Amino acid sequence: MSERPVRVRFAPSPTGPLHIGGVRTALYNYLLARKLGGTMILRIEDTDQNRFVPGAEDYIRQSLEWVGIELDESPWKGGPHAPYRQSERKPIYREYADQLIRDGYAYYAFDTPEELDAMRERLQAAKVPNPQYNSITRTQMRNSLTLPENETQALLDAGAPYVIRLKVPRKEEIRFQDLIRGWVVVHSSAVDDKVLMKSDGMPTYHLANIVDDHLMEISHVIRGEEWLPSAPLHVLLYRYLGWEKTMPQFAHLPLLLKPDGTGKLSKRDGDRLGFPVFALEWHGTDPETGEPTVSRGYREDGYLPEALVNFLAFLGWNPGTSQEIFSMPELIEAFSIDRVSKSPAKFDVAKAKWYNEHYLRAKPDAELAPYLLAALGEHGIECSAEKAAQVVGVMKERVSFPQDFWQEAKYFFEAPTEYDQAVIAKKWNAQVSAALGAYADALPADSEPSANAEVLKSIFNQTMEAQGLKPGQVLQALRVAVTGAGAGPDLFETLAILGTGEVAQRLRAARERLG
RNA sequence: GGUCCGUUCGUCUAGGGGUUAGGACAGUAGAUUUUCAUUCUACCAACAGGGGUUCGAUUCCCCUACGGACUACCA
Repeated sequence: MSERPVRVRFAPSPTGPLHIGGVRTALYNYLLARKLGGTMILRIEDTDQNRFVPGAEDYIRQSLEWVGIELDESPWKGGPHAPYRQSERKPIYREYADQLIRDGYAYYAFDTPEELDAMRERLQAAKVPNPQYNSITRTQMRNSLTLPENETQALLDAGAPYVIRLKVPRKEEIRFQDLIRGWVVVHSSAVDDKVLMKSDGMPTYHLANIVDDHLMEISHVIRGEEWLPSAPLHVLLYRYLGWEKTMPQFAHLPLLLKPDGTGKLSKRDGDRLGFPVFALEWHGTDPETGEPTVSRGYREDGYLPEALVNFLAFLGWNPGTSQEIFSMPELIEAFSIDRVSKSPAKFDVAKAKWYNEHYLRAKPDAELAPYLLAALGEHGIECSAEKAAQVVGVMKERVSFPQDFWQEAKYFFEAPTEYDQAVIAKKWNAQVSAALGAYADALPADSEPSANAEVLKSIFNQTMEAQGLKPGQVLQALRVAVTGAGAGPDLFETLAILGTGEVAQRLRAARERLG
């Protein structure tokens, strides 16, 4: 049944920043497309003009770019089925809505919002199990099914506001096969007469989505589980439009849940729980106060895109092996829709952090250096790319995020202004101080190219022996005197990067301050 | 409320009629490391409950409970 080319689409609406769950949906679409040699399409679903948010579309584009999801057809790149923005396809939908009316599958409805509210209240009061505009209630409403034909025509001619609704059958079983869930069966009585065309002349999601997926020859619809309840409606639409044979295959992805408690992961959870729910930082406005707001992004928080992708891929999918680390090409190779799980996944950032640490350590020093260089630049400190790479090289095993480099390694660029008191109290005394003075004197000049960690260590050992001390008695004091901190990467590596001149100077300064 | 979907360690999950129910993250302990971190090793820890079917159910079926989604002229 699916001998035709694989074409998948990610279809966000530009109503705000792209949620991390949306990124995962896009990722799964992309993985399937690449795995099967198909086409990845992005379509902007902007049929609701009231919810348009400036900048959102660009944000979506940048988010996908950042995580490495490439689009074969999109509003920005174009393609054989352009335009890829629904607002630019407006006339197309009208045509199909008219077709549905002609064929008796849809009808005009003239009910005002007040009348609809009244209807719902009436139904509620009558304890109707599911109040909705359907095969029963439509007989009591103002629509082209209840109104005489000439009256309908008169209303239309007079320009009365109306919507077009789908005429859902009273008793019919609607079934379809979901790639992830198997057969899903819903009775038509549970589906209401959904609005297809709004009174502003724009289609609703339901109509636009089906028309576009058909016209764009989409083979697989991979989307979040929140769409599962409306899938039967979509099946009906394909049928009534005469497109059932080429209906795409559906795959409804399990939801991403809040890490604590329950419920779908939402935009607010990020601030509440202290982790980003967006790929990129978003600058918006509070809808209530109009105040500018900033929402954190994974990128700005220091996550590497490959770590985010790997983490996201594993939320709802696994390869069935014990391999945890996957690059994008490896994910593409291993991905298959039937290994996507049915049950929702709680979003746990701890795992994302672990992935980040992994990818950070795996990255070459030269690629990590720019992060440090940028922080140094902000603080007005000059540093060569070589030295930055060295520092990053010894630090990357002990940090989780690139921004930690500056935070944890300041002392490579600034002499300490205070010393870890716990270590001082325990390890610092007159004899140790004198020994460190001797070490400072024994250090070769800065220009000495042979002053590597190895050499510095042997000089240290010799000096201590001459002082009648064991290295272990002095090492911690040496570290604190030079870096101010009680912990850090290999001491002599640290000293080597610092340079002997700087080390000697810091040692003398420490002796002056600590006695 | 109604419809639909789901339920294996704290979390992500593997497995699938007979297993010591496996891995990863987190946690704990130990080894290495002059320190901290890394790394390595070990430990902790799960089949929601009740009925069936079966020689045997975590696995298949039903019910219950719990969780979630949806229930707009939003997507």
